[in-house]
Amino acid sequence: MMKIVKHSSKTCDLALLFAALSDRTRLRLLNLMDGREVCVCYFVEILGQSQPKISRHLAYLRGAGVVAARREGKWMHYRIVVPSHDGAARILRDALAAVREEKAMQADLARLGKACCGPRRVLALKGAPLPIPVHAVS
Amino acid sequence: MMKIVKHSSKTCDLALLFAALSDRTRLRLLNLMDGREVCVCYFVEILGQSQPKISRHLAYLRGAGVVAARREGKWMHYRIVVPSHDGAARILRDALAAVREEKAMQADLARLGKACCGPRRVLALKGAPLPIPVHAVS
DNA sequence: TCCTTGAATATGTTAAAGCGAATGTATTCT
DNA sequence: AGAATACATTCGCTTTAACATATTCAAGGA
Repeated sequence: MMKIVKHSSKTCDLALLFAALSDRTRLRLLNLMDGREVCVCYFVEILGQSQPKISRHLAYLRGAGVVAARREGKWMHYRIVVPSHDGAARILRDALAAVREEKAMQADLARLGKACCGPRRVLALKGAPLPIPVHAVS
Repeated sequence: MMKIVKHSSKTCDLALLFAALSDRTRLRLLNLMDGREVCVCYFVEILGQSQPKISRHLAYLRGAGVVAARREGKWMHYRIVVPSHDGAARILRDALAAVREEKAMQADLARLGKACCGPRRVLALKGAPLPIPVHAVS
């Protein structure tokens, strides 16, 4: 896995897409990115896992063409990229919808809300750029 | 992977489902089983791969709860089991639909048609039970 | 320029996937 | 019962994934 692959609407490595979705941590990341662009530091804070680990999984998702990154100063924002391949797009959407049903995933989102906009914003993230709804980005 | 997992409608290991779909050979097997129950010997013949390899991948799919097996004398028939979990079911259906678009997958199906019903049926499969549409099984 | 911060990548280790080859197990046929 | 058939499982091996830890890179601020 982790092969870099060209993504056109014609060819699409479905197995690679499924491999990208076959890890719990990556599903949690995607869930957090569903509908918004999120800074890496939030992932680290919310999943409570090491920064390199988060970064590697993001690289994996990038390699599979499901996310893209944008730099803003020191910070990196990640967002979901809907594949141009029709079937792949549908699969990704359904994956997000299915994942959204899980309690643990909803808890992740709740923590994201608290971390950036809560009564006392998480100290470790002071100064970090807020998550941005994707429609406001593109 | 390959853990055996209980499948109720409540709990569903999505990562495990995606892992089951993350291998090209398994996608080809599922494609051949789409809408019909198929005997193992056809898989071996059509994919042109070793019997143990086919068998192991089928075991993997069984472990993920995506297929079920039925014995008929010496022969084993495999069929797709639609997961009780709603989201999982949708993902599997979309996976099958996406896979169906691929040329190589259509070629597999064409070979299945020839192998069992062609002008001269494949010799190696003489006597093997024909694939059966699933509606005729259940 | 040096130092800090946020993130990516490299390294070493452990676990698991995937494969071919060999073996085991039902079932059927004679 | 013994041989043959159709699959399943095991073993040894190579490859890859996933993780922790350490290091490097890139941007900003002193």
